[in-house]
Amino acid sequence: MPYTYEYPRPALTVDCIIFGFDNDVLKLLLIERGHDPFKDAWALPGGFVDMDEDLETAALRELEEETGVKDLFIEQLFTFGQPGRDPRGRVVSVAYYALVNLKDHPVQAASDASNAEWFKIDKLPPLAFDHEAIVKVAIERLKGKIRYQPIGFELLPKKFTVGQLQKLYEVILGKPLNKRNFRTKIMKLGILRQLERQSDVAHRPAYLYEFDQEKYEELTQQGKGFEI
Amino acid sequence: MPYTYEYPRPALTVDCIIFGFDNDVLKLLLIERGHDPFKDAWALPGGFVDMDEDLETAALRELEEETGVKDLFIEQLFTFGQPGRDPRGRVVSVAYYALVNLKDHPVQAASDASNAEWFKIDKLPPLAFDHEAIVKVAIERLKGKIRYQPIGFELLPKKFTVGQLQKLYEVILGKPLNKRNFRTKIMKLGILRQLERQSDVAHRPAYLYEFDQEKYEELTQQGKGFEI
DNA sequence: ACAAAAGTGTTGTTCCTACACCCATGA
DNA sequence: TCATGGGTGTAGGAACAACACTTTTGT
Repeated sequence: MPYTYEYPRPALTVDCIIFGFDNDVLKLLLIERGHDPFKDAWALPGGFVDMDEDLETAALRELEEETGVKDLFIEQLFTFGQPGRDPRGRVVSVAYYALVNLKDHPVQAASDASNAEWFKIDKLPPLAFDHEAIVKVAIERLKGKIRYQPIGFELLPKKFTVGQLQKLYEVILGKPLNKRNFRTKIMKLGILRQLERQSDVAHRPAYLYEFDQEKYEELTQQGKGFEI
Repeated sequence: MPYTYEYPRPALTVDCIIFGFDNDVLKLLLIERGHDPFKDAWALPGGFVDMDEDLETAALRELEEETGVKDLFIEQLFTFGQPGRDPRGRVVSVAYYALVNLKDHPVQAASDASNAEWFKIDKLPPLAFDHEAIVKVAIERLKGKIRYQPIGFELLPKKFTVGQLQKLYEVILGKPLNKRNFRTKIMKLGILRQLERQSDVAHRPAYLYEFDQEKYEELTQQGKGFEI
C-alpha cells in the first residue's frame, strides 16, 4: 500500500549511541546489520520512525528491538541530514545518546539485527553509513557535558566508590585527575549519599555511595554551577 | 506530479531562531505567515527542506527568502518531532539558531511571508505551531552557551565598548554583573584588541575593541576554559 | 557644577593545585 | 610484610566578589 505526497520527502530515521562503562573501559553498543545496505557491517542501532510516534519513542523502540536494551534515559544529540549519507536515497537521521551501567543492560540481538555487542570505544570496527562521524560527535558531547552535569552516575552501578567515579571521569576526559582534589570537589557538591563500606577487597575498603538525585536538583534549581 | 513511497513519511522542515541585539535589548526575528495554517499569525522563519540540499542550507535559504537576512552562521539547536505539533499532519522540524548584529541585517519580507519584523524577546506576540516552546529552548541554550563561548560578539557591532559587551551579557543572563570583575575577567582572556576611543558621548569616552578571532582559537585549542 | 559612564585600587575570602603522608585490608 | 587502593592535611597561589574611588566627557 503506497503513500503519495505532492512533494518529495526525505526518509526519517533515528540512531542510538549507547555508552556503557565496564572494567574501567568505556564501551559502545553496536549491531551487526542483517540487511543491505551494509549487510554484515557494524552500525548504530536505529531505524525508521513510525508516523504516530515521538522521535524519542522511536529511538527507544528501535534500540530494544535490535539489542534488547531498554529502560534508559536518552537525550537528543544531533540531526544528520547531509544528502548522500545513505545509499538508499535521502535519509535524515535524528541521533540520540545515552549512558548505561553495562551490567544492568544485557544485550540480546533480535529481529532486524543479526547480532548486537559492546565494543571498546577505542577499538571500534569500521561502521556503516556516516556512523563513525556520528560517534565522534557523541563522544565530544559526552566530554563536554560530563564536566558540568552529573551524567556520569548513570554509567556506574547504583552503589559505587569515589575511586570508580574518578576512574570514569578519567576515561571520559582522557586524562588523569588528582585524587585529593577530585574527592574534595565532588564531596563538596553534596550530591553523594554515603552508605556502608566495601568488603572483600585486597586493600582498605572504600565507602560506597549513591547518587542523591534530589540534592542535585536543588543544586541546579539554584542555578549553582557544577564543574569538575 | 506526485511522489510515492512504500511507507509513509513525515514532512521535514527547518525553523530559524535568529537573535539580534539593539539598544540594550535582545530581539527575535519573526515573520507574519501569508498562508494557512496560522495565516496572519507570527512564526519563526522556516519551511520545507528540498531533496538535494543540506539541512543547514535549507535553513539559510528559507531565512533569506522570508526575511532577506543572509550571511550568518547558524547552529543546530534541536529537532522537534512530536506528532500533532503541526495541524497539517506529521511534520518534523530541525531548528537552527543564530546571533546577529541587528544593524547589519536589515529585514525585508519577501515571497512566502507577508511581513518580517524584530520583536523584543520579552514582548513576543503569540506564535504559530509550537514555536513558543522552540524559542524557549533556544533562549536556554543561549544562556548556557554564552558563559563559556564567545558567541556574544556576533551580536555586537564590529567595534564595541566593554560596557556594551557587559550589557549584552546582563541581558542574556538576566542579571546584573559587577563592572570591575567583568572587565578584569574579559580582559585577562586576551581576546579583545583595543582600538581608538569613542567620541561625541556625554561622558568619558570609552575605548573601542574588536574581537580577536585568532587569539580565541589559540585559547580553545589549548583546551583552556572560558567562563564569565 | 553636574550627570553619566569609563576605568582603577584594594581587600578578604574562597577555590585550585600539588604534594606528602597515613590507613586498612588480603595475600 | 608487602602491595594496593582508600582517605586526609596542608601550604602557596590564583581567582572571585564586593565596594569605594578617580577620570573624562557633554550639557
